Amino acid sequence: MNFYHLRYFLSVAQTGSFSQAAREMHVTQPTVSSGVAELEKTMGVRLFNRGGKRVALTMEGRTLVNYAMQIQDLVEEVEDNLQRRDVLPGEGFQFGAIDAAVTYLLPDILKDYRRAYPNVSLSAQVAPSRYLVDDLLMNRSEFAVISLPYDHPRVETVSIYRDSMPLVVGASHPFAVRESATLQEVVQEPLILFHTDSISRKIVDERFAEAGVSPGVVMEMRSPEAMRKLVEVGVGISFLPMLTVQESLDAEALKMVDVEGVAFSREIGVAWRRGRYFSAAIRYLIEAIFEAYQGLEVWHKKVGVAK
Amino acid sequence: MNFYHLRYFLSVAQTGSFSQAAREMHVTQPTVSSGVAELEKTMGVRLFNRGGKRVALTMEGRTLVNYAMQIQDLVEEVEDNLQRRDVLPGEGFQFGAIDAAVTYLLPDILKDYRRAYPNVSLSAQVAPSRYLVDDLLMNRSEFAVISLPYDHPRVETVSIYRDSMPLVVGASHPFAVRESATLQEVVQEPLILFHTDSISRKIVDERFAEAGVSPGVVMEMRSPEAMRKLVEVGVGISFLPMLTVQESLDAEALKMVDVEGVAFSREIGVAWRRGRYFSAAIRYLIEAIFEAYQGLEVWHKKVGVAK
DNA sequence: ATTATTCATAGATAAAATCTATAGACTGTA
DNA sequence: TACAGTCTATAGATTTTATCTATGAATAAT
Repeated sequence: MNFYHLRYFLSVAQTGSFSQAAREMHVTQPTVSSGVAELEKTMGVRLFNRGGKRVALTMEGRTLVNYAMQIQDLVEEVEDNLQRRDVLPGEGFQFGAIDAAVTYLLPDILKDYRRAYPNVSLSAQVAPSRYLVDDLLMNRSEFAVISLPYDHPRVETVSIYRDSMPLVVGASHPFAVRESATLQEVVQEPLILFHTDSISRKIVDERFAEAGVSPGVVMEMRSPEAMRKLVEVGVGISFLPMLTVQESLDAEALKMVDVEGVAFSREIGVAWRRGRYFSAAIRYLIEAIFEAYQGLEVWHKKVGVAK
Repeated sequence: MNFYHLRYFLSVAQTGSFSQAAREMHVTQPTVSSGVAELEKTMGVRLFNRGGKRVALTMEGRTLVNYAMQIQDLVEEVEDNLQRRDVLPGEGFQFGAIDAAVTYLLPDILKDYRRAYPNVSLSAQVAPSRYLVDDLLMNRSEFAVISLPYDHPRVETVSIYRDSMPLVVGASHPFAVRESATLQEVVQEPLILFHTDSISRKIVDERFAEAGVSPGVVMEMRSPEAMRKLVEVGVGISFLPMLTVQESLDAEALKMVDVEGVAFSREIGVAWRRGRYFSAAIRYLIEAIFEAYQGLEVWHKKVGVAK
């Protein structure tokens, strides 16, 4: 059974003639004959009564016509859909993003996206970068917005945003009234830092190591929001991403303090499994991210511009 | 695009592995690879993201899965239906029958048939034999119940019923009180005969010609029922099929009169286009007719017994 | 009868699907 | 970090399938 044979069959059914069907299908008449014969063989029934000027469908033939037309319709529909990259209602994809990204960088973009692709259901996986990369490698996520740098042979990344990580203290902390502090002073204070999994933490740790000091960590966390709260109530001080603390700074619940000779920052970027193919609906979202921040050219250089 | 390729694709989608799909489909892994590759080429989209231990569907792949499963379901369904000779609701066929057959021979059989094949819609074409045979030759009817004999190189017939055609007269006709009449007497009377198209008419004409007499025809008709009425009211006398006049005889609206040395009769039989294939639902009806009357053995000899 | 058309069949050719063998890539483990 | 095991892709050979040309038999129309 073959799609062409089905089409020959339908044409014969419609025209009542093998020869005419052959002309319509732009093949020779024996081709139509053997196509129909093959269908009849595999189905084990006669589809046409031959003889006479016109051939006539048998009852089985009429049954097959019903199905064949449905099948043909489906085939045409799916070809159309795929060619024009339509998205079926309910279709969607999953991507990953760190907390700061979903909270501060993506909301507007996602809102626009829903207008461009109302049929696509998005599933955002929010987790620390490490886990998001696992999903990428397992093909569970299409892409992820993670903290950089992230070095892995099968993952490509493009930076979209540089986020400073200032030292922040609660409004009632002694540092709050000062312009700056030294690293030595900082390590005397109770520090709330990201969990050691975290890329942001790695940045901080490396800098401390360079300076030959080791911090007095009182707490390790995964959630920057929780850390922000803890600093606000004075449990400790922390280096937190600007994105996370901007609002608290504006509200003066937190104070930013320069640390002499030190300027922490982490980058946020888009990561994907090397060599991955991106559907149009996905590519659209990724490129919207690059356009809103930066990195479109680098992205294009890495994956090509074509469709 | 090929039904096998679709199946390979679905299997890969389900198992997340080309190799495993190959094992399930009992083909080699390169076969699955090239099948999917061919689908991807003709559709112009990537269906899977490869790399890693498992492959993952792209969005387009997920779209295709939806359609492919529907297509597969339809294929399975139609194969099932055709193999077990199921009849779709609304399916049916057409057959032909002369007036006497639908009125007197077939009603009970058709009633039984509806119980055996409730889904099959029957379309009975009622017309004189000549026209019914045209339908047979044009493949418009599956078979026909006609008057015999009917000689045509592409039509086969089997007799099911011998019907006498007695001379009948109205209750008030002079003949009504007589036991018999001679042919010479009959031709003096106003005769109502079948139209010259008709086989029954041919039988009568031939007999008259043999006897060297020619009837004084006053009326030619196609409808035996109308003829019966006309004879009843005394417009003329007629040779009419027993089937048609039985009730009127019982009710004494008509009288039967022997014609010396003459015994008209016509046969009714089933006719079909030579070499025709019969679907199970059709064959069932035909054989029910033979069983109810006669001719089953002759039929089997002509078309074979096998399904 | 004759002519033209119909569908089926046979044999040759072209296209495809599939196989074996192997390369290249990735995963997980020692 | 190297290595064994597993994965998919590819190349080339082989088999199968589809199609074509040519032709025959049956039918319909003139």
